[in-house]
Amino acid sequence: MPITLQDVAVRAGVSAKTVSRVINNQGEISEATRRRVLQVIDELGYRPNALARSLVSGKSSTVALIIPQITDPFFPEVMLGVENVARQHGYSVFLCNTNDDPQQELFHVDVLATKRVDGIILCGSRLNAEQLTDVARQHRVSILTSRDPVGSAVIGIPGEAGLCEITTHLIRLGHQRLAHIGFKIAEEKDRLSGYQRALRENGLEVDERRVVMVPRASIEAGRAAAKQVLDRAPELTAITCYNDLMAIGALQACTELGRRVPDDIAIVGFDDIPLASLMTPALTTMHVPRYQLGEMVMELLLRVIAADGPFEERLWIEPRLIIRDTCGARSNIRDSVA
Amino acid sequence: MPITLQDVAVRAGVSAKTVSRVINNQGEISEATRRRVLQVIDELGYRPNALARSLVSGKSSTVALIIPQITDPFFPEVMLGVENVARQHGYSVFLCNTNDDPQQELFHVDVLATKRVDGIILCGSRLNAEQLTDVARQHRVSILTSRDPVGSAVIGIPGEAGLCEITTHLIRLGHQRLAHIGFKIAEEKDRLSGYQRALRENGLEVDERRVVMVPRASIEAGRAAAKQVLDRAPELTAITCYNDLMAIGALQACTELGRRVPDDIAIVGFDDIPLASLMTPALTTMHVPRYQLGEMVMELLLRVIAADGPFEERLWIEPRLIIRDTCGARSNIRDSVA
DNA sequence: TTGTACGCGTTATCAT
DNA sequence: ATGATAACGCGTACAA
Repeated sequence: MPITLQDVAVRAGVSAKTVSRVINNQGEISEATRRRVLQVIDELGYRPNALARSLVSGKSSTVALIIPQITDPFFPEVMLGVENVARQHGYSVFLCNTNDDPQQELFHVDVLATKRVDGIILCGSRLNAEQLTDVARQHRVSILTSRDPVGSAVIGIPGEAGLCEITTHLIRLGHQRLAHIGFKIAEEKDRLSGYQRALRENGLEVDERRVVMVPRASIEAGRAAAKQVLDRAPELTAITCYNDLMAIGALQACTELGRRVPDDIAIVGFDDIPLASLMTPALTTMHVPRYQLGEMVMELLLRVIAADGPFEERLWIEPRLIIRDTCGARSNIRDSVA
Repeated sequence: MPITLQDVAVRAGVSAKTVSRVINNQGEISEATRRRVLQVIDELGYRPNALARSLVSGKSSTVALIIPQITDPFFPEVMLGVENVARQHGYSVFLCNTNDDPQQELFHVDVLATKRVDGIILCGSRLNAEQLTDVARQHRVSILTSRDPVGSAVIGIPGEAGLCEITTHLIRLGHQRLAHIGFKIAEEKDRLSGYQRALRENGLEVDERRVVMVPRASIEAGRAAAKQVLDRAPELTAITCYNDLMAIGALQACTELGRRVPDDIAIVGFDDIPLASLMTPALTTMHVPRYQLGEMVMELLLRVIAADGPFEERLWIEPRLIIRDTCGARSNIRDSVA
């Protein structure tokens, strides 16, 4: 149905190849024919068929972004970073939501392979190590993760160190009985480990009663989990969380249970999603540069694509602790100043 | 580099067409060869090339979703709805962010046409009527908008009626001096009109000093705008806003100016984004079923694609007023009950 | 400077 | 039940 190169060629009275040359600015072409061709292209509203082009070139100028939950406020900025860099380099991006389901993730990878994407970005993959390694081996992949680097092109969010820093900060503020609301996904235990390390390094006992692992990274899950820990360990004075959503849930739980934050109990999140600073009280959390992260994974993917063979590169971003109101540090400072 | 149909054919000792038949379950094939072919396909890890397929079939099983700002909390759920329906029907979806820029929007449309997407979903397009009509004419398009229906397949958010309802509600609560913080995009004035109509219908004067139109639908813009109106019209007791983000900005502005919400001033938003209910005080707003909206536009697009010719269909969703804390209605109720 | 022949991987048509 | 051939729209190699 659409206009083809041939149509243009015929109408312009030249060969298809000539039109092709004009479009791609290759080879010497007389100014006269060039103009005529361009004119016809415009007249007919001709658009080159990228599918045919890709079939020949072996490149589709298309990448994919696979994400567990589009609705998680962590991702929009990442997506924006990816999209911007992609567009600047002439790539379109497929958006794939896995709904936290490894099967759906694998399904998407399969479809994408079929569509011959030039590369795939995996954000917060829910695949296990073996599956992930497999995917990374069979496709050009750039990975954004907070787990131990699996695969050969990955950007890491240091969850272990982050949670250790958070927990240590709370301990320094005087907390001795701290909980952790963690996220139970394939093999990941980084943040939990960071929390535990901080406890150990500060001579505090690691009490399993004070840890709850939830299967979803949501406000609701955080809320339920917080109620659960507070029920079985009422002595708690602080709760560290896998991420901000869970922390916000914990915040709600505390309010509902009549525990004042931060006076009775401190809460700290992770990610610094836009919501964090808008909460009352504002959430203390680790800031993760999400937009930049998006740019980075996409740029990394570009390198993977360019390498066109074995490739290895691992980068870590540096989150930083943002002290707001839920950890009580601010009021302490005010107190000491007063 | 990848395995082709030919490779499979050779290895299985059959013709390419036979392999093709097996893959597509078409025609009668002996059980023996079918198995052998499937076996080889598995052995070689063959993946059909969707590009080649599309070239022949003229269908790419790909659609695009064009959005002004991915980071606007309004869109993630819409995207999810689109993505789910798309996947269920075998479509992949390109995500395109326009950064509120009509030029970028047109650029995207162009690229997508080149990639032969089967259809395009336009959400909150920033194009003017003429451009939009043009795009809708040249491509298979499904539109989600709160403007007057332009184009032939559109799902509308009744902004005029919505804001009239909001404003009327505030007037009934006793407010006489109401402001509107609007969104200045191509020709859209629906919500502003609704606000104005409510004033007129209730015998209140329409004062231009009480209206500010901002170019960005963001918290920051709302905050600045609120300060501006409150400065030039200090007598205000209520502010209606184009959407929740602006309302949240207005909320911040009021806090900073020492105006208590809702005691001194009422604020109402539009959309009911997740943030709305999490704010303190919780935001009164019009609820818009975003996930469902996403499903609807995608389903509409499927119909447009299936029609494969002239197509006309216009649907309206029904937002509903969610009364929370920023409009003062709740405390009034409490008062009357006490 | 421009054109011809062929191939990219797949499906459709028409045979066999 | 299976195969040969053409065609989808474009780019590359080689000619002219």
